[in-house]
Amino acid sequence: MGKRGKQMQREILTILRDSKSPYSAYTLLERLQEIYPKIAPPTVYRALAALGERGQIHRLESLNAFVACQSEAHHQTSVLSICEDCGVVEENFEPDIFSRLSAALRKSGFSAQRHIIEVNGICASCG
Amino acid sequence: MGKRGKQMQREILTILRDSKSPYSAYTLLERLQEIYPKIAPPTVYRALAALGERGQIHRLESLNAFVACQSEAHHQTSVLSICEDCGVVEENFEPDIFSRLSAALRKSGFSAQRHIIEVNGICASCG
DNA sequence: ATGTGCGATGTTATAATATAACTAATTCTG
DNA sequence: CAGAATTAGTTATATTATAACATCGCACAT
Repeated sequence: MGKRGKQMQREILTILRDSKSPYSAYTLLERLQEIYPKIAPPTVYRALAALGERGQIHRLESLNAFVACQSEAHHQTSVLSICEDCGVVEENFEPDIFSRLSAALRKSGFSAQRHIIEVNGICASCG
Repeated sequence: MGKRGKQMQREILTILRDSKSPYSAYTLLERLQEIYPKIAPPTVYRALAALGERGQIHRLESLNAFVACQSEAHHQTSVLSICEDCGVVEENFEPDIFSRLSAALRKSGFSAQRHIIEVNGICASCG
C-alpha cells in the first residue's frame, strides 16, 4: 500500500467516523472529490476494500453502504442495527448469537466462515 | 395484479425452484426473454417485488440475487447459508436465534422489524 | 353496451453501484 | 542504477435498480 492509498483510507475513515449513518461509495467519492477533484470510483473502492479487510469499516449489504467500525479495540463481527426512521446504524456485539448460529448450521454440515447480520427496525431515540 | 404479472411470477418461481443457486434479476430476465423476448427490467423487478412481499422468494442481500423460498409456510424469516464453493443456498429455520437477536437489541431500546441473516461458508457436500 | 377511471403493464431512459483492463508512477531489491 | 513488482490513475464498461410516462384492459356506473 502506497502513500496515496493510505491517505484515501484515512480520509474515508474520518468521514465515516464523523457520521453515524452509512455512506454509499459514490457519496464518499463526492466528498473526497472536494479535496481531490480528479479521483475516480476505483480509488474509493480500493480504499474501501482495504479498510474492510482490516475490519475498520463494515459494509451494510442491505443498503450497499458503509459505516466506520465503532469498536476501536475488537474489530470483531457484529450485529448491525439500522433505524428505518433516522438511518442511524449501531454496532452490537453479540458473540453468543454468532456461536449459536455457527453451531446450528454445523448440525447440517455447514461450516460457517462469515456472518452477516443486519436488523432493520426503530432505534431507541425514534421509538 | 393482472394476468401477465401473475404469469411472470409463476415463471420466475419455476426457474428459481429448479435451481438451488441464486439467480440475479438480470439472469432471470435473460431466461424470461427466451419465452417473452421483449420484456424489460421493470417487469422482472415488479414480479420479484410481488413474490418477495408474499415471502415466496428471498433476496440475498450480500449477492444481489434471489432464491425460491424452500418452506411451505412462507413468511418465516430464515437463516440463509451460502456455500462459497458450489454456490448452493440453503434455508435454515432458527426461530430461537431471531428471538434472541430481537431480545438482545431490545435491551438497547431497538425495536427489530426485519432480520437479515446470511452466512457464507462451506456446505456439507463441499466440506 | 358504452364510456370512464384506475390499477397493471409496457417502454424508454437513466440512475446508482461496481469492476475490468490497461497505463503510469512508485518503490523495492539486487 | 536497472529491472521487477506493486500501487495508483484512467478509461471504459458491466451490473443492478428505478423513475417517468404511455398504454392497455377491466370493473363498474350509467
